[in-house]
Amino acid sequence: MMVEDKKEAILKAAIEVIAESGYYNTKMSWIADRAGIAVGTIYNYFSGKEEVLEVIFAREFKKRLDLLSELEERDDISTREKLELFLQVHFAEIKQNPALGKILVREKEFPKKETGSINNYLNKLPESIQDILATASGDSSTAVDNPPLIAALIFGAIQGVVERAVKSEDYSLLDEASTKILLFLECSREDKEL
Amino acid sequence: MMVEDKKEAILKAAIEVIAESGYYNTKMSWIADRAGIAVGTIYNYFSGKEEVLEVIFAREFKKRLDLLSELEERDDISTREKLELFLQVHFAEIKQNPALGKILVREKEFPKKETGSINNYLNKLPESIQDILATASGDSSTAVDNPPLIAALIFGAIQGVVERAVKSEDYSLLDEASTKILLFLECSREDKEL
Amino acid sequence: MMVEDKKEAILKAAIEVIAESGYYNTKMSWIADRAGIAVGTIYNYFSGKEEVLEVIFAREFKKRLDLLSELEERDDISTREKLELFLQVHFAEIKQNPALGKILVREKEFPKKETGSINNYLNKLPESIQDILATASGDSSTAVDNPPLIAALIFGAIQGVVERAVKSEDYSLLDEASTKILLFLECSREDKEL
Amino acid sequence: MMVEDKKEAILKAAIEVIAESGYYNTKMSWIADRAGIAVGTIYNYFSGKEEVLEVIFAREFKKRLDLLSELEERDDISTREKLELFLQVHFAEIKQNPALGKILVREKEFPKKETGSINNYLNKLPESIQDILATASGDSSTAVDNPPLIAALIFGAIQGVVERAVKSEDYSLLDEASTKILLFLECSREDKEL
DNA sequence: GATGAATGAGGATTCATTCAT
DNA sequence: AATGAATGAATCCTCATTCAT
Repeated sequence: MMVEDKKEAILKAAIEVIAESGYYNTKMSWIADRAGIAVGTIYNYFSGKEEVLEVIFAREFKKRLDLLSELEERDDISTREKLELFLQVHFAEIKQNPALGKILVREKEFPKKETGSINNYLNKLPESIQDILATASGDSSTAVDNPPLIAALIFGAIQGVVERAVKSEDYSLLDEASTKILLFLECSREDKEL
Repeated sequence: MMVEDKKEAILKAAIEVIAESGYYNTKMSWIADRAGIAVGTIYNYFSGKEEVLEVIFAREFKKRLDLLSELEERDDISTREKLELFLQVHFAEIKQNPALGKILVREKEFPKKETGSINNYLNKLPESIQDILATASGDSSTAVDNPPLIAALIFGAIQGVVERAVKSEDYSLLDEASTKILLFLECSREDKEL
Repeated sequence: MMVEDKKEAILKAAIEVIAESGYYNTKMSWIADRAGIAVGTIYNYFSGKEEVLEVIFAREFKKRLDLLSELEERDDISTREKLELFLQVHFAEIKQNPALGKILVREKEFPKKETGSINNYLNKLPESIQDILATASGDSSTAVDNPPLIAALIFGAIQGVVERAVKSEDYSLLDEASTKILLFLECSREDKEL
Repeated sequence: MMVEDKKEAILKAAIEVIAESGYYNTKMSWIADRAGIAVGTIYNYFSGKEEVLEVIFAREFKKRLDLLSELEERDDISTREKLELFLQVHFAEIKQNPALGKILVREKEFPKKETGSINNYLNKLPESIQDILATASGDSSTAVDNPPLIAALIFGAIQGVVERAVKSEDYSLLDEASTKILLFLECSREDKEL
């Protein structure tokens, strides 16, 4: 569809420019220039600057949340494998679109605290990881004590490598990262504690 | 000294207000109001809004960098113990000043990309952690393969718990986080891999 | 004719929408929506937004000016009767199209002061009323001192009732208004003064 | 007070510029230029363009409404005298500040229908005149049938002369207008109808 | 003729910074 | 040094108008 193409082009331009300069430093005119359109055109597809960022976050977070909840429901694979699959997909997307990775990792300060559609997503992802860890509670072999903590550590570690990979433009880091991140899970098994 | 007191008061107010609303949403007048002074007065102590944030970051990061380099030089304690000490100090400060924690964890988007005295600090901390891990290379018992990756993960994990602790206002998370992060370090030792 | 039909449809839509929101608050797209056509189509019939309003005013004022000058020329009826006939026609039109009444009464602020084809009309109507009063000068029974003043009062009074009728949607006011407005004329006869 | 002086200067400039070009055609920068200040300064005294107009209307209408309600309560003078006093005061103000007169007579189209603080005033004035006419009901000598209608006509007539006086810059019209309007009131008394 | 997406000039508003007091 | 009113550059957004289809 033509309309979706243009919307897509605007989002692509926005992701690039925001990745380079940050949301607050990005001018709407820069996004327009990058997309090769007029400023006004952006407003035919988005209600304003804020919505552009929201759509980016909503879409990317939705993808990941959907994947996580899909994985959570599967009972043919272990918690570890679920997490591994998630990391594979996530890291693959970052490699393919580093600018997007930059934004997802960096933009943590949003207009109007309450609007929250973004802040909301930012909260849900760790929670979703936590859910996966928690589900495993029944499974003594992968059970984890204190899922909220482990989820926070894992979520943080993921953000940490992405930040580093993106900054150094060395995406090979992401390949090895999966294995290491899973260590948080393994080291934290209840039996390990004993 | 009077001068330092006032500067301190401004910084304290800035930390509080920025923690609540984010750097870009914070108005200079809010900082002044919180500090109980006039806007103009801020400019007697800082060159502008950006510098206020810079001073906050510079000071806090310097503290941590100094601690890390001091720890790095000690040869009476293991890498694990070095990291442990660092986490103790860092987490203690966050507990004591959660607003500061919020800022250190959230503000990742800065004016004028290259000016970067802040971006600079944001890079140095993971590097410093990496140095500690790397120094240990000589000590086979604590050597870690791929220090940059592990450093990125640990740095990220630290940010992750702080973010979570600060958001949920449950600072007990930080106590357990130390244990888990150190456990992660041990799991990451080369020999563990074998 | 097709062309005139569409032009008519646009004018009808414009009158409705402008009556509801005022000229400056009315968007061309609203007029198009109301008329069930595309925005661009309006520009096939009018040179722009301003002209739409101009045409509305021109047409309605022309009707009234024509009527007034026709009445002015008649010598079979008194000034009072001329005015009475005018009021009957005018009020009948307002009742039939209140939205139009609203516009004629309210829109007094126009783009480009001097272009004024509208401001022009806005002046001509009181002048025309004044002409009718002035012609009567010869007729001692209805002669009026200071025709410009009486014309202004009468014109104002007309606008006043229409405004009120339209606002309260009580058009019965208009029925009684004629008689009362003519009082301005009667009370002002020179002989009354004596 | 310094603050009130500046606010007053802004209002004065606004009245002049809006009288010349109309509210919607007036740019905030023109008001600032006329007042000899920077655009931003206006926003230290008013929340925005709309409020500037609102304050003008609120103040002028309040003056008149207060006068009317004060007159209404007096029982030492007749309805006719009450109206006479009102007209004297009102016309005197218009003579003294014709630009203001222009605005009060012309601006009838406002942003955001519901805000109504202005539309509110625009309604109240005719109502207040009506109150004066109605109160007289007890006094058979001055009673008027259909006060709402007469009030609308009188209010309209007032606006009409002001419009004319202001347009022609012939303020002597206002002096005679009083006489005529009061004459009209007398002609409108019930007994006259008989 | 009709369409409606694209255009971009224009303007209201914000807010960091200055400077006269 | 402290004040806070004044400043005006900077930017988001609107919407009449255009024009390729």
